[in-house]
Amino acid sequence: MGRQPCCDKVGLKKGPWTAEEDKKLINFILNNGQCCWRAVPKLAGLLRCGKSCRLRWTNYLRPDLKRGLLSQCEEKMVIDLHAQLGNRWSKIASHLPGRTDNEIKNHWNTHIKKKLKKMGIDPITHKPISTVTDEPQTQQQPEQLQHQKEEEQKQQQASLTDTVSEIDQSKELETEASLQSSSFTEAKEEDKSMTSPFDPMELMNGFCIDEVPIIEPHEILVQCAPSSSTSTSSSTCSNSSNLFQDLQFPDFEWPCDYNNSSNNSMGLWNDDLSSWDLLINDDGDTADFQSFSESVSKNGFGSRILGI
DNA sequence: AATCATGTCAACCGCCTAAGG
DNA sequence: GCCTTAGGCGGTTGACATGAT
Repeated sequence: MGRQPCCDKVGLKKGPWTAEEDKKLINFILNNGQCCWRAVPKLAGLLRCGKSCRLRWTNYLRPDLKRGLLSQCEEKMVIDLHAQLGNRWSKIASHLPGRTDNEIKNHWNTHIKKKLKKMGIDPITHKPISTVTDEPQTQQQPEQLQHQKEEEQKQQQASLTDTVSEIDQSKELETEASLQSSSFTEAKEEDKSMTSPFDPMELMNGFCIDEVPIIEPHEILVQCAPSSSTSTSSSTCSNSSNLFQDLQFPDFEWPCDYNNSSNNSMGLWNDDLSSWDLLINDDGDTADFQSFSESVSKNGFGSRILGI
């Protein structure tokens, strides 16, 4: 006897979501909030499994998602958190506002893993690959290099600490800060016990110049226009924030940052409020929604945000 | 221009865990 | 304490995009 399926899959649709399905799901959740995913497909008129709906909403339709490539800082955080937490993507994602576990997992598998391997670092153990197999060689590492490496890590720690405080200033982060701190402490401890032939400068350069796309966060995230903006294609943070708040969806917590006018990194949803107009307006024609949905879909936002 | 190889990522699958009865 | 169920998580797959030949 196998486990019962999460839902009756007979007649249920699988595969990529269509614009129409997205629209139904968004409208339903905006009107009813997130509750009982099992019931959502029926109530929303979708031929999907509840799990599928939850996944679609959580990973792609949620308004608080940030899209586009991970910034250097985010990538560093992912690497460090992965060193601490392993493949617990949801935990890692919880420290990166606007990022989903799936997104981070994919980015890890497609980008960071390769990058680390290229640098001679085992993406699983976060230790230099060569030290595992070539212990004697590591003992010959010059003391000077070791010192240099420690300096680099101090800088990295400072950098990351700044990043952390910029990204999330919640109370939970205080705990995280200690985690980060201990993380680097542990990393240092590791380095004391293991020396490696790889060049730390190369490592840092790898992150900053050669490997990571040179995209600053402000280039990825759309700047908020002044409140008096007359732009038709983009809206202010405060506007979108108000919109969401005004809707007062049950069981949905809007990140407090949306209220912070100084925070201009909301990303996707403050970028184009007209998209939301399409969503909340049932009269919006399908063609408009199609274009919106396409922008939500694969490559859409990243490309748009990056101005490609 | 056509074909093949490789990369990316959205979505699914199955297992685990917590909550409720 | 046991059973059932829903939600959540991580691993994996496969379709599509892009680059190379």
